[in-house]
Amino acid sequence: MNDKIIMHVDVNSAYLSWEAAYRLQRGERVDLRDIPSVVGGDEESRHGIVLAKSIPAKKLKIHTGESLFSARRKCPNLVVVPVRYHLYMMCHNAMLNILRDFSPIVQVYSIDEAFLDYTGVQQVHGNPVDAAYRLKDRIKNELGFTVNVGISSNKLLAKMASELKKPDRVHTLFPDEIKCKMWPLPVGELFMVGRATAPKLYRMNIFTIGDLANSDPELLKYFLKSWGKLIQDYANGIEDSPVAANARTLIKGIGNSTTIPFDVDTLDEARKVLLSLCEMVGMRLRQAGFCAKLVSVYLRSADLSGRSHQRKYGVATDDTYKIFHLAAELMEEIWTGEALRGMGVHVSELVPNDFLQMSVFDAFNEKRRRLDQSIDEIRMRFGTKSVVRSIFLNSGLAPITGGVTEDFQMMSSFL
DNA sequence: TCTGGGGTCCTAGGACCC
DNA sequence: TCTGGGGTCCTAGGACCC
Repeated sequence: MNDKIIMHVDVNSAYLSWEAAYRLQRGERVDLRDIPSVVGGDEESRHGIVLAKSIPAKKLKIHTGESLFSARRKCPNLVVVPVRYHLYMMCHNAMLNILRDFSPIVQVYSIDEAFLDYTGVQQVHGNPVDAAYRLKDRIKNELGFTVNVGISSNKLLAKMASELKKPDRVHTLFPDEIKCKMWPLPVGELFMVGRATAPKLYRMNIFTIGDLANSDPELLKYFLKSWGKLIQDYANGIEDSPVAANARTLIKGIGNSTTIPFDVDTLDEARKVLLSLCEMVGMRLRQAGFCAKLVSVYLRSADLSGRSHQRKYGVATDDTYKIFHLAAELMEEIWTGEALRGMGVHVSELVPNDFLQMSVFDAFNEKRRRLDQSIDEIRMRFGTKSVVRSIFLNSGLAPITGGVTEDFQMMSSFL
């Protein structure tokens, strides 16, 4: 029997904890984690939602993703702090360094979660539960924030374990503990049972993870197709994907989207927003070393409805201008002229750009390609605002748009 | 309640070919 | 010819995660 030992490490209220730890370190007296507080986007530019919340805020029924307006109504003296991605990346990296002291096989799952394969290192680091406590305490003492560690024999159970009681805890959820620790939980807490699936399960009289584990597979198949099998396996703790170390997992696509600070209703403005998104997408695409064959555009209306449109290129490209050209075409094909609240550009069907066959006759494109590369280099060195297109001056729009613009260097090194 | 932004994977239906 | 079926590709949308 070669049972694995997998750990899942999850930072408690990540963005908020990191901000709190940073502030304490800077001499501030109040710990944001002890009061109702949230990390929120900028309301002025219509990004005003809750990105992370303290436990006291959670107790006031403030949810991640809800508007700051609504959150303040639940708690008038709510403390709202802005996002600081650069800080998050530093905390993320510092935490990874500690995790790697405990196992060479670490899979980054997100900015605040990672899996660790502990199977082969028990002789070195000892009993997994003891090791998990040491790991957790090292992070707390050295970095100033707390994590939950889940331990089991596969990734799914380890992840479910880390979600049990928070914060600052170590939990095991081995197969023989599923019945008592996982089955009583509401079915919506199971990984992969979200806001659409949960109500369907309720209608089938399935309310807990245990109900799902023991329900009729045929019935699940009938209502949920292959999804039913997947979540029933999960409810029974069945999952066996490997911890993919040096998780340089192949990226499938690159996209950026934005909510525009004001409703856009002219073609000219819409094209500018699109261009600023294409700048970001193109830059990331080139930096990742890919060309894309498929371009997709997403429009979000003022009424929050959205639609998308995509088209495949004959040849793959990483040329900002070409991507923009097609994106604009796609946008114009589906836009009926209604006020737009947001837009997005996504490219996929990526091919490594070192195999790119440049057309010898395409001298102009080659020139533009070199220009893209030069601008990329300057932006990487001096910041994304060091080179901007003049049409954005006084437009009220960002010349380059994407959620991580300010910290582009940091975030891209993470991906 | 006037709801971001980054991803991945799956599915249904239509087009088109044989 | 007015009727089949299988396979593949494409597109839009929906589900989930953080």
